[in-house]
Order: sequence, then C-alpha cells, then structure tokens
Amino acid sequence: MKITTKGRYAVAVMLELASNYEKDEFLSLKDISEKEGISLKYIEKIMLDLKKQDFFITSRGQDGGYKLKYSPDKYTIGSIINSVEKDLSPASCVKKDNSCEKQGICKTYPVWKDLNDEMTKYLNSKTLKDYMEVK
Amino acid sequence: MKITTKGRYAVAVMLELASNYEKDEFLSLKDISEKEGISLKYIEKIMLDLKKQDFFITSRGQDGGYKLKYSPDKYTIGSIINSVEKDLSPASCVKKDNSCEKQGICKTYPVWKDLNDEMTKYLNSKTLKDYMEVK
DNA sequence: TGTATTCCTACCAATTTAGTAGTAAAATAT
DNA sequence: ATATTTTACTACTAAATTGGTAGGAATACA
Repeated sequence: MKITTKGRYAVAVMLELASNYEKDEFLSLKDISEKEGISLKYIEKIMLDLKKQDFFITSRGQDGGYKLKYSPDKYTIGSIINSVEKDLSPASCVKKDNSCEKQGICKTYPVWKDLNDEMTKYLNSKTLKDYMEVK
Repeated sequence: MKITTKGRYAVAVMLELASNYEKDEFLSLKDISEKEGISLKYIEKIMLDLKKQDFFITSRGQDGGYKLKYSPDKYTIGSIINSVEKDLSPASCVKKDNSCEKQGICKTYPVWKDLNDEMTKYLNSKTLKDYMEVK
C-alpha cells in the first residue's frame, strides 16, 4: 500500500483532467506538466500506464491532448493508483497473484488480509469527484 | 503503508512471544528463528528496533531470551509495525515529520491525508490478541 | 508541410530492502 | 572459575525498486 511519487502524480494528473471535464477541449500533457510542476517526460510515462485502462479520449497534434472519457465520479482513487503502482497490497503475502506459498500456515496472514480488505474497500469508495475543488 | 518483510517478521515474532506470555520462561531468538524459518541474525536486527519501545523483559545467557512485558492485548499491530518500518504513511506528503512543503497548495494532499487517517485508526484498533491462535 | 502532440523503448543513478558478518557483553550452568 | 549460551551492537553488501531522463517514431491538425 505504499503510494509512490508515480501514484501521487497520477492522481494529480487525473484531478487536472477532471476539472477540465466540462470543457469541450483537450488538455495537453505539457499544460499539466507546467501546472503541476512535474516533468513532461515523467507524466508521459505515467499516462502510458493509465492508458491501459479505458480512461481517456486522446488526440495528437496541435490542440491535442487528453480528455476524461467518463465523468469524474466514475473514477475511483483505487483504480487510478492500481493502474500505476506495481502492487498495492500492504504485504507481499496478499499480492494480487496470490503468490504466498505459506497461506494457511503463516500466522500473520490474517493480519495483512484484513488490512488489505479494509484499504481496498476504502480506496474504491472514493472517486475523483470527492477531491475536486469546489468553485 | 507498505509493509516490508521486516514488518511482517516483526509481527510474526511478536505473535510467538504473545503465545508464550502465560508461561514463566524466556523465549530465545534462536527458538523463534527455527520456528518461523527466519534467519537469527535478521531477527536480532528486528529486535533492535522493537527494543526501543517498552515491549520486553530480556535475559542473556543460558535459558535467556525475551518475554512480553505486558499482556498481548496491550500491543497494537500499528505500534509494532511503526517500530520497524521507516515510514508507514501511504505517501511522502503525509509523513510523520510533516515535511511536505506543498501542503495547502497540492490538490492531492487531502487524498493521502484521509487515507492515512483511515489506516492509522485501523492499525491502532487491532492488537496481538486479535491474531493469536485459539487453542 | 511543418509543428505540436501523443506514443513507445531503452537506459541510468540514487535509494531502499533484505539480509550477512563479526564481535563484545552479560548471565547462567556446570 | 570458566565454558557456553544468549543478547547487544556496528558495519558491510547484493539485489530490487524508484524516480526519473533520452531519443525518436507516429499522427493529426493549423
């Protein structure tokens, strides 16, 4: 459950796009980069991960950029972070791939399982809309 | 909030000590090491961190070892993990030392603040007793 | 047709993680 | 007393992860 810079930036970028949702234009990564003070190259890399989800409509070339495909309340914080972070689970024994061979033996497994469930539930309950600026 | 091997082992060791609490004897790190399949040297290092808290009564020499100072319900999972993990906060902007200079400006800060509060509350509500084996 | 923009692959330095090694100090059993 | 067991402490190291940068290719619009 450690959220790295990448995850934080991902949410920042998504919030920028969310606040642009009502407008009928694309928002370029260059603009976001300048607004948020994040290197363009790094944002590009982050978008590479986010694009694997059905999140955006994009356009290249002049006046191109990104636009959210759905309204901000459709994007949970969990889904965003999950797209860019390698593994969100708090401990390696409760990883997505269910890889821990000691399940059933290890006495600490329930600790991480419970924690993971709690956090997953929380992160999936919050959406971009909850953190958009009130104007 | 990423829990590393160190944190997982710390909880495992504490659970071993918890199940020895009723007995009137010390539990050696060597025994724990063998039981849990963790290198003795690594456990020693973990204990170095845990010992900074008021957790144990110890004794060196033959038949020496560690004993919990208080009953298992007095140790929260949060306090154990916090002792060995460098920083439990989910994102660097909500670190213990309050170091993020963008607080108030950064739009994502509330996201991590809320998440951090939620997890802290949860981890401090669970104790060793909750995860001890029922015999 | 030129320029702005996304899209994609490789690479790299710094930090963190997960240990190991070696030794000193203390307490007990004999 | 002394040998043994156990904790206590410091220093080192290899592997993995993180947080980027570099360099282009593809595409779409003005």
